[in-house]
Amino acid sequence: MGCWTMEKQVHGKKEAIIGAALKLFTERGFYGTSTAQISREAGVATGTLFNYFSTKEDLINDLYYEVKGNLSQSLREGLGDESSFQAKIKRMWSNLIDWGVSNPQEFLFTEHFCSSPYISKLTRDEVLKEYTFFRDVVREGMEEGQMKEFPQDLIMSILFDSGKTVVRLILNSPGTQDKEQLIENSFQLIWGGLAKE
Amino acid sequence: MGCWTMEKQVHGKKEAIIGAALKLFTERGFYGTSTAQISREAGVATGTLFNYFSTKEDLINDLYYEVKGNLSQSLREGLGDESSFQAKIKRMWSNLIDWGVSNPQEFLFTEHFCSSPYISKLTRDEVLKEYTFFRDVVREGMEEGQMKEFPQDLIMSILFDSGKTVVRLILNSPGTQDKEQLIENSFQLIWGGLAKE
DNA sequence: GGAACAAATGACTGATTAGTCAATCATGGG
DNA sequence: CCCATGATTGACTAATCAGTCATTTGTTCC
Repeated sequence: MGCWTMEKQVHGKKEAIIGAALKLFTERGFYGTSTAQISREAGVATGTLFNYFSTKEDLINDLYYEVKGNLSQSLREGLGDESSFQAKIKRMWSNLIDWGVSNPQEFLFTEHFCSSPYISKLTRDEVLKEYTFFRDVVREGMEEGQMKEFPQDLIMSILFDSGKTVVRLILNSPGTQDKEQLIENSFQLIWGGLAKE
Repeated sequence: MGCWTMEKQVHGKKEAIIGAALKLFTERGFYGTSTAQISREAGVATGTLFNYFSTKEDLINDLYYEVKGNLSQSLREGLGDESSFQAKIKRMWSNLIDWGVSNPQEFLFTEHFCSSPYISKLTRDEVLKEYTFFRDVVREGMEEGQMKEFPQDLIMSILFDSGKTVVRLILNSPGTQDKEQLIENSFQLIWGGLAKE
């Protein structure tokens, strides 16, 4: 009984609903997924969904906030251990790709919904605050003169988007590729264009 | 009268419907846009839409085919004039970015719908055939030993996706940026990582 | 056992959906 | 002038939607 209560705390209805929404939104889109489908997938009644989220939009905003938070956390993993600028960038590079490959559903969700009109500007701004550390690392490298002189926005966008490109490659490949080798190759490619000398 | 007839041929109902669908799909998504809204935006009756497209999915497949065809055409522009491998790649690079910046609606459509479940595998395969020239150019460069030895898929994906990154940067910037300079910078960045030596 | 409270339920509603089709319209030939 | 043909129309339908709420179920105290 106590065991059941704990189980419920770990895999509660709210988490089940968020998980079902994540799966169905990525598979069928926001408007393409009905709240009834989400409830069914989560194994709860339709009314239960609206006990936890007052509207369907609330649900996707919560989901967005949670997924982006996870990504932000993963990106920072082990970042403090690295001293050189290149090592920091490479660590974030690997972290991004590892996260995407280990969490394909979350990755595809960010791909499809980051620039979607369903997510409120408020939530978006809230999430952006979590990523200032990335901007800081890049600015640090620029000030130290570690990179050729490109606009900061260009550097950040290329770094992030190229990482996502590699995740997509791995997810779409039939698994025959050597993941570590691809991460190494792709980092060399981008770093080679970025680094001074 | 004859004039009217010609006008109708140039801006016929079908084109109006496709244009309206392009606008609304990018703004509100596939399921988020009703056929009634598309008809209203196109200035036709709801029934007229179904004279030209038997289902809503037919409409988005047609749209996808048309937009991707335009992009493919634009990518090839002036490609025959270039002799060196670097010049060919740079030409396609500029072509991609120019196309995206001049056709933001079409660009955003490809961003949101290229990997969406609404578009049939048949249409997708049909479109892929239009892009073999890109694969051929890259393979040629690889065989000539113009690039460091990376997997072909990685090279192609990075080239294409980084181009899209630059388009996004330009579209999101408040217009203050120097477009030509950004194209030059970004090409240097990618080419610098790609080229041998 | 049972009172008190919260969590969960699912039948229900008014609004909206993709798609239909009988009626209307415009055009061009005889 | 009128009829034939094909394009266009919009009221209509069955299905589905997000969200509600009166009721039932589960838990915790005494």
